Amino acid sequence: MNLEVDTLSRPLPAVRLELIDLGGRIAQAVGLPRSVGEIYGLLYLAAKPMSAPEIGDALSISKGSVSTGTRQLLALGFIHKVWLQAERKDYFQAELELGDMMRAAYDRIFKVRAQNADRRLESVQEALKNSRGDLSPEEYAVIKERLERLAKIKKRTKQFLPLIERLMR
Amino acid sequence: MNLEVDTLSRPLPAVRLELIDLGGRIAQAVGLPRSVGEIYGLLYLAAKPMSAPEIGDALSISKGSVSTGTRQLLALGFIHKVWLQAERKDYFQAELELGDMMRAAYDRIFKVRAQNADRRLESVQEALKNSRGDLSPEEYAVIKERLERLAKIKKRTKQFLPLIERLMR
DNA sequence: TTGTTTGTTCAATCTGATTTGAACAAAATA
DNA sequence: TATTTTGTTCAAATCAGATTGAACAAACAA
Repeated sequence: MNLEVDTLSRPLPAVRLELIDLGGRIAQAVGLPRSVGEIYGLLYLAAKPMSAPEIGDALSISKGSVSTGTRQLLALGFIHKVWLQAERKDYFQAELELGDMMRAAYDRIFKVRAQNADRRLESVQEALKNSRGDLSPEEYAVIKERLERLAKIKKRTKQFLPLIERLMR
Repeated sequence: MNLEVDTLSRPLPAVRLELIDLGGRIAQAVGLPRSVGEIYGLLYLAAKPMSAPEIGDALSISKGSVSTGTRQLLALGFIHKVWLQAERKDYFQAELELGDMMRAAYDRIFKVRAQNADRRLESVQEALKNSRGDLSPEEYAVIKERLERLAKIKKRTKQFLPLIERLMR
């Protein structure tokens, strides 16, 4: 048995608890599991990298949650692994360049979603052709016109996205 | 008993089912209940306004869901009520100006969330002052520096939002 | 008046997502 | 070698939010 002082978990100071909570809420708002945000909130104010067991300990969450949570954060580029001297544990550290991270997250999540919605809209247009037989001429006209509106919005949004991207640099 | 032809629900054509599904998925992606998106998808391609019972019928969802769903959509400005001649039912119609709607939704949801996160961050800063006693000077320095980074990002985001707003006009 | 229809609310239920914890593999130490 | 520690995976438990359906009120019709 060999417990270092660091491993012996002192209770976290109020600031850190606050930021953990804030991280959790933001994660939820964005559709990620609360625990993922909490892990990031914990690491963001950590003076040194933390190991998975330390994280689980500090947040009182299970090994499994830490494992999946860190995996997600790594995939998003919100944290990275650090090899600390001759340790065999993985250590995690928060990526501090929030600007970069947000940009990356935007690319991976938002952009992909926009593309999906895009493709889906095309398949709706397709469905109109196939439904023509079931529709009265009036219905057909209405639907056609409204789908054209949607197509226009899609187009505008497409022109719009690069502008946002440029602003984010 | 007095069933009009319109009330006798024909099955919906494929296009409409597709758009209902798309609406549902987008709603989920944005953090709204799927049924809300489905109702909007249904109304968006409706040739005439639809009553609550008709909506529930078409989507096979309960009175309760229709009631709460339409309330949410009204609040978001995505649909409006129409009084159809001497009917005593409420009729609903989709707002077609998606641009306007998105703008309004942005104001109501996104902006408010940003403000909340804002306030929360301030309370984190506050907590730092109170935690000062519990922290070693090094820890204090690290945390202070990182919270300052956050404050900078917050500031940049604030400057950034009006730009987006202008672009959305 | 009584019976019908519409619409709201809310407690109970259902559903999907998150979290847990046990089983397991890998790597290191004694 | 046996033991300890770390970390992954996945089935089961748990939780949060959405949906239902019953109770009720309101408006109207018979």
